[in-house]
Amino acid sequence: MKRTRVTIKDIAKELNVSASTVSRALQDHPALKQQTKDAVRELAEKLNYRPNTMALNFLKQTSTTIAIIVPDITGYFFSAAVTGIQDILVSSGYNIMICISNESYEEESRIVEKLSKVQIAGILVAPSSTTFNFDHIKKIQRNNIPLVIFDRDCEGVDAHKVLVDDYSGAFEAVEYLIKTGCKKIAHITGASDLSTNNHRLQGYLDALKKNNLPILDKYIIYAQGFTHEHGIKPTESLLKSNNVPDAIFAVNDRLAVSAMRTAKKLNFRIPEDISIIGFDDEPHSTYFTPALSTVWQPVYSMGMLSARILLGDIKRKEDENLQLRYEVFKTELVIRGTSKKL
Amino acid sequence: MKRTRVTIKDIAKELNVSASTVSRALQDHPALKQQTKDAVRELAEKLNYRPNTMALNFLKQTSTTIAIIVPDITGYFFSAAVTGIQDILVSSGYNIMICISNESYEEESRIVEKLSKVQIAGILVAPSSTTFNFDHIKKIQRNNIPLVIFDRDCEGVDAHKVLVDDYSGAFEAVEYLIKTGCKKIAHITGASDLSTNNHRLQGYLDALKKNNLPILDKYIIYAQGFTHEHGIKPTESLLKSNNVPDAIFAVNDRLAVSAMRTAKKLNFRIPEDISIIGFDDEPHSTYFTPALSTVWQPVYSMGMLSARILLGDIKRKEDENLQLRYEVFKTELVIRGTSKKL
DNA sequence: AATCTCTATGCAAACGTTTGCACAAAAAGA
DNA sequence: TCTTTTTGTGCAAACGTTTGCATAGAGATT
Repeated sequence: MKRTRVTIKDIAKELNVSASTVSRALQDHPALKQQTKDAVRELAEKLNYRPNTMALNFLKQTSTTIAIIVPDITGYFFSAAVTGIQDILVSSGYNIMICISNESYEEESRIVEKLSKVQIAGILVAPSSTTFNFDHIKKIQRNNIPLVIFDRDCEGVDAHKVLVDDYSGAFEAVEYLIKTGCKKIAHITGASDLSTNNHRLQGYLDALKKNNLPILDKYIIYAQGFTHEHGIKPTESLLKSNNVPDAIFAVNDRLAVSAMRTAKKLNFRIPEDISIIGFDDEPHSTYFTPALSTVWQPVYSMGMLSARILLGDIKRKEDENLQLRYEVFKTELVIRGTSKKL
Repeated sequence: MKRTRVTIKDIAKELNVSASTVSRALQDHPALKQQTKDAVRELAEKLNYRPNTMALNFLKQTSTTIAIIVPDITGYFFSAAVTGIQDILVSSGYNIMICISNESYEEESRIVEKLSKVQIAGILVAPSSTTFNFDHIKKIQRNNIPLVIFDRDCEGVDAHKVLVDDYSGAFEAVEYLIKTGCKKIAHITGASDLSTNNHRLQGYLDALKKNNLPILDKYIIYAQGFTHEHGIKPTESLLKSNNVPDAIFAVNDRLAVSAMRTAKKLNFRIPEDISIIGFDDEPHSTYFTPALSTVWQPVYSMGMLSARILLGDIKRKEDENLQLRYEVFKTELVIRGTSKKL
């Protein structure tokens, strides 16, 4: 059970050459005799030689590990984004290290603290919903570690950013509801510090304004979280009020799904009595009855682009100066059964 | 923009001591004068000294990276398992490296091949559904890399295994259907090479046998994949046949959900005309109408235990001999609206 | 004063690989 | 035959840290 890996020296000794020669042979160095190369390669193959990555990383003082900090991966959104990131980075020879902040600012800070002690080639971060102080993010930059912020913006931080046009996604959704005759449109949103929530809320507000519909505070409900169970109370409070809305635009699919079930339980017909539109287009959203209308986001592409931008930054030369990228993806409105047809 | 990290030598030079002294001071070596320690620590703090992980890994010839190979993370199941693994490993100071096989044997082999070139402290693997040759897994063992197989079994491979009792989970579900009066129970399953599918199928078959119900080949349908869209055709073929079943037990929730929608479209009442039970208990399964009856698995715990077992193996001494762990988690039947009440 | 015992620190090797420079041997040119 | 060029290979340093061993200097014991 001994862990004796074959090293370059072993090969060198066996072949009566120096370690340098072996190293060069394996790299196909032009100054070497073909014969020597062949001999070395053959023996390396035979002994199942594998270069010691740790020695290499050490020598080159470079790490091939890239960290991804996400709030959660059990939901569709971030797991798809991570998959996109993964596909790009892995094919470029990098390893990804996943760090889950669990939507907690403290955990996120701890992660960043830990990462700063380890050598990391770059970091991709989607900040937690409870993060509104970005000092730790800025610290990453001060340590000169390439950084890309994706999906959720850190306002005031100058970094590469890959975002989604939440504003226009929400605007389109709400305007669609208006066009189909809805006049009393409620919005279930989430933590107000989160850029995505905020932009969707703005889109909602502006769509109402543009169409001369009144903005009612009681139609804007803050959910306490992002998962299904957080959608129940807000919906109940809306549907049991004395001014029942005729549409609900939810900040994500989970809340929309939850709203849908709650509405059904209260004997509302969907979409006749109440229209519902979500955000994200999670794969199972189509399978509800009626199928959920929602706003699709190119998550996977967002992950891929974020990874590509990070790679670009990592590979840029010391002297090249940093050109910050700011990319915003367009969403697409997907009309299914929970909203009326035009 | 230079990347000059402070090293132990820098501190040594500034303090006119040797590097060894600095190293020892930082480790609180007893032979050192308190005064020296304080001076070193203070300067280290001031210069923001961070030990070079790559140098340490190299010196100690140990890696703190653990690889997880999973078929996919966009679904609830594996992302929750990964979260469990992550929570344990991160708190023990390890980094996790996620590798996604995309349910492809080739990709999985490629991943293993790549990992064997990198130094890795251990590997957790849930094999892909198209993997039925386990040579690459055995190769991991031959390289003496600690290995834990989880969720999906690799039969014939002697390794730590953390599995779920799919057989009894399925058995219970089917027996429940029988008890509620179902007599014509169909099963939508998946790739037959996958241990989980196979055990669920066995549970299904044995439950029928035990209750003296006939086993009909046409009631056992193989879906081409695990996602929603793969459930449509199997369900249609069942419900449009001349011997329509009164219950469907699906190998996972996604297929069950899809079966449910298809049944609804064909105007079957659930559960009056047809009962449906899934497997996994994904979070959104409750939110369908009717809410999906299903078999819950302790995914998160499974992830955690797998990680703990792997850690135990990694930390075991060279001379201690390997005690293989074989752990099987119990499932729980969750009865909701898609099956009749007892 | 000579020897012994601590105490605190330094020296140097080791981990595996790459690479600039040196240099021997062979080949080419004079 | 002597010099110059080319070809192929080796030497040694470097990357940052730890650690066994050596040792200088101080204090204690004779």
